Amino acid sequence: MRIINNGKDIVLADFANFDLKESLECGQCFNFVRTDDCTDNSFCAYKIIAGGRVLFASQRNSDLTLYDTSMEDYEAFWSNYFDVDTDYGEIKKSIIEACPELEEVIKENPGIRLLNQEYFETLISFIISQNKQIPQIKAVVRQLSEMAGKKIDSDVARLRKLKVVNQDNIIMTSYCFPTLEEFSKLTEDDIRACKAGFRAPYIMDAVRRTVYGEITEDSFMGLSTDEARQLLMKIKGVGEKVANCVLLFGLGRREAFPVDVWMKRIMEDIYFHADTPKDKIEAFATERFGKYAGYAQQYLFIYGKNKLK
DNA sequence: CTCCAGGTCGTTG
DNA sequence: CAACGACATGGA
Repeated sequence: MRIINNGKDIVLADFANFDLKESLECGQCFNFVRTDDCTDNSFCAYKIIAGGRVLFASQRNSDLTLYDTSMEDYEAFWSNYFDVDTDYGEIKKSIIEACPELEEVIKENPGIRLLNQEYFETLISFIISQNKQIPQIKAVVRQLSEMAGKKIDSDVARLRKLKVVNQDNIIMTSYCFPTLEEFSKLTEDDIRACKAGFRAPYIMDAVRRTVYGEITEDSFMGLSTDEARQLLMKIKGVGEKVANCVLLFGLGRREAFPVDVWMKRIMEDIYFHADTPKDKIEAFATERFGKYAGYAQQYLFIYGKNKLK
């Protein structure tokens, strides 16, 4: 990969093992919008909101373009967000060795990366995710952001000319996911008003414990993944699955292996051929895939979606 | 109108 | 400790 910086935009040219669309739309993050008109198959463009920033990005072939950003911002945030320094060639090889059934999906979907998201946003987002479908999760995240998050206006005139933005209105104004401080000012009714439903008290509990300092990102330093999971699960509304998602997506614990209803079905189809408890499946996967279990989970998910249902 | 969605909690056997 | 219904909301 080479980085080209023309003063306005940054291009990651020949960025291997990366597909913007697959990486955003595989269910690991919720704060983004597709902005192009979806007519060109070899092109896609998105607005991504993360890290108190708004980024317009597009991909053509293996070139990823980040618009209206700087090398400082890239190095301070986006490089890590897109997991740029991780060698996916090695990871995929190891996973195929552990599970040959995945060779085909991995070759067909070579560009899925695990994004490095912020802890607090990941925690709240995956509390919301329970018993909801992705479009609805995104809707709640957006409403919370509009209610309490920082407002950012983008100048999209140039991006329209470049066809990076090809959809009407609202795209120029964005709202960041609320910070802890912004969340702490919301009441349970505010959160309910964002359609969080029965998850509202769970979110309140997560915010309360974080504000109080009982469970913060720093609390996990020096803890094993098992210990970190136990700590996360003290939060109301955080069970095994949500905790594993927070570990994997928000705390960089790539050995975490979230088991949802889908993963249960997929693993039963490949390995167990019988009804198997989720904790057994999780233990089996972490044993088999080790430090790459979280990556394996992404490929397994696609494998299952294609094969089952 | 009924059923279910990338779960978790609280209550029963 | 395994099983089971409740829980908000919106879309199929």
